[in-house]
Amino acid sequence: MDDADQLNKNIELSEKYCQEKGERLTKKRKLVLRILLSSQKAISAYELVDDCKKNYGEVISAMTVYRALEFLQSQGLAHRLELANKYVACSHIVCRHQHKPSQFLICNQCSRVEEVDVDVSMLKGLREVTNKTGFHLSDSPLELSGVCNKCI
Amino acid sequence: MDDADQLNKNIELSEKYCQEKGERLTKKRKLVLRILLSSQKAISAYELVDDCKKNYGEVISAMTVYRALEFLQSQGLAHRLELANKYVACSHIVCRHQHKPSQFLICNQCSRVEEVDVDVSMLKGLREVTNKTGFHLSDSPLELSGVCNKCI
DNA sequence: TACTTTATTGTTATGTTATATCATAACTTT
DNA sequence: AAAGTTATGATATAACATAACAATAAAGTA
Repeated sequence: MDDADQLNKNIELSEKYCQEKGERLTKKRKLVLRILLSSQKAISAYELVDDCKKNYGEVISAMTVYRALEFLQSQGLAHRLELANKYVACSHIVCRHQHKPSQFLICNQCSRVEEVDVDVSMLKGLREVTNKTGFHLSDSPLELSGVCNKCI
Repeated sequence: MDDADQLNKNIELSEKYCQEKGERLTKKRKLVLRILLSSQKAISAYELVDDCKKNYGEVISAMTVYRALEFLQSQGLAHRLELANKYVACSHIVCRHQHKPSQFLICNQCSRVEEVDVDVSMLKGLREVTNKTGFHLSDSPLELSGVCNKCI
């Protein structure tokens, strides 16, 4: 299965997924999702605006992009990366999110993002350490900043 | 030793520390550091501007605050928290940074920050997992988002 | 001390990311 | 079709951050 097939499959599934929940994956929202899915790296809201215009001839205001991103996040189709102030498509659309809460490795040079499964016991350990200090790790994705192979 | 003593000791040490390195902890820089040290939570650059004005009658432009923050970070006296876009004083001034690279727990409700030492073996484990994926965790502080006891 | 150099701060402008608000359009339900 | 709900457009503004150049203060040197 090549990249285009993969992309289309993800879009189809997302549509179906929203339909089942009675949510509307509108044209604009779908476009934002498509661009996120096509991107090999995390991109900013304003990059999405530019990309819509440049590659799809669609003028979407920043406001609308932010709203679309909010929607996609609420449906588990995209994530916001706080460390980078950028956004990525969820890499688990095809498996219907049958997975643990996500962790992200973010390259602070090129913004490439890898969504990984950190070992459960390790996560548990982290939670224990933090609980001792009176903190409770959120279920929101763990973000780890680093440098990827290509940039090193 | 009460809070005020603690604060003054930190300031004194910071002055001495800079002097030894031939760096200048100027009045403005010192004020920014003082406010960071006095704060129980991470604060933004623009909050620092307001605080200077309000509590010290000093008008410092945002630009100058950012420059002071940059300086303080370069001297290891403060840290930038990317997860929150806020800043904190280093909690290891008194021990002259005789410590491992820092990790931060950041309450995403109230911005309270705890600077902790995560278990070395755990950090090592994290590094191994990320290396497998072709990432290299930076030495820059690990930031973990969560909720603190008071906000839960 | 006066001069030169360098570091710091002032000032203004601009870039970047994100949210608020109110109007209008599109879709649903009855 | 009318009413209700959701989505989008349009505009403004908040919040966070850097660029560029001028003015000033401090440090080093003749």
